[in-house]
Amino acid sequence: MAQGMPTPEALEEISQFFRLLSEPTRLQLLCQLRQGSMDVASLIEATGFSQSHISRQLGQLQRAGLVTSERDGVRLLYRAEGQLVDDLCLLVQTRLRQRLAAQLQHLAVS
Amino acid sequence: MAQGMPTPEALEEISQFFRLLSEPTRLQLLCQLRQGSMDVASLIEATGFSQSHISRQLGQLQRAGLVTSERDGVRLLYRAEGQLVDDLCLLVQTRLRQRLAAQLQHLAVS
DNA sequence: GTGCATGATGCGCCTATCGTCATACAGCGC
DNA sequence: GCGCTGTATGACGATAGGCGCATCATGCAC
Repeated sequence: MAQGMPTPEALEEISQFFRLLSEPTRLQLLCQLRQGSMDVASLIEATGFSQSHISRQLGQLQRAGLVTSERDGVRLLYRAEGQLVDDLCLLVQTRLRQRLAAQLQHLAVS
Repeated sequence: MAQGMPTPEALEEISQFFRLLSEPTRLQLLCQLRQGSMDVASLIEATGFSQSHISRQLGQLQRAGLVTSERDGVRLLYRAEGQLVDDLCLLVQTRLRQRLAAQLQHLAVS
């Protein structure tokens, strides 16, 4: 079933969502948080970025509903919401692998 | 099965792929081409962008293997490869709808 | 209250990329 | 060959966003 073109507004929103995942920092944060809740300090240590940078990226992810935060005393524990990102990454990773395999095939033939 | 963190290189490649979809122009081109092969002139008219811009975006999509081109005399016919992008967009669209519905719910309650 | 720790935000720099104009390249008719 | 059409590419300005530094806000201990 070839459905019609999405509306321009829908295109804009979809691309904005993909934009969230188009930054290695944010994707890394999401992958880290997929393993379980973490506070910001751990995320800083895991990624090596500055505190302000991490905080901003987490803010974006939170506004998009991809992560949620919860206070634990003075700390904030973030965790990933839903598995959509996992599914998307799996699909993309599968495709990347297929492409590499195809390129290998081409080299072997030529 | 909670698989481990992807390697940094994998993260980089995955995010690069999402980056391709994070631009409304490219997403629009992909959606147009999903409907069937089109030449560049039609794409220019459909999107309203300059010829050079369209050509560049098509080049990026082609290098990523998301579209392929085929000569028809002096024209080039582009078409979308595979359905990965469709699947990804469907997943994201579903999620966006769910979020809007949830926000509506919140408004109704409050 | 003060002090300390954690996270958010204002500001600026810098790089990447969008988008256009002008130009070069390719393929067809003559 | 020449011209014409269709596409790709170099150069450029403009804008967006990454990233850090310094600062502010918040919550706990005392």
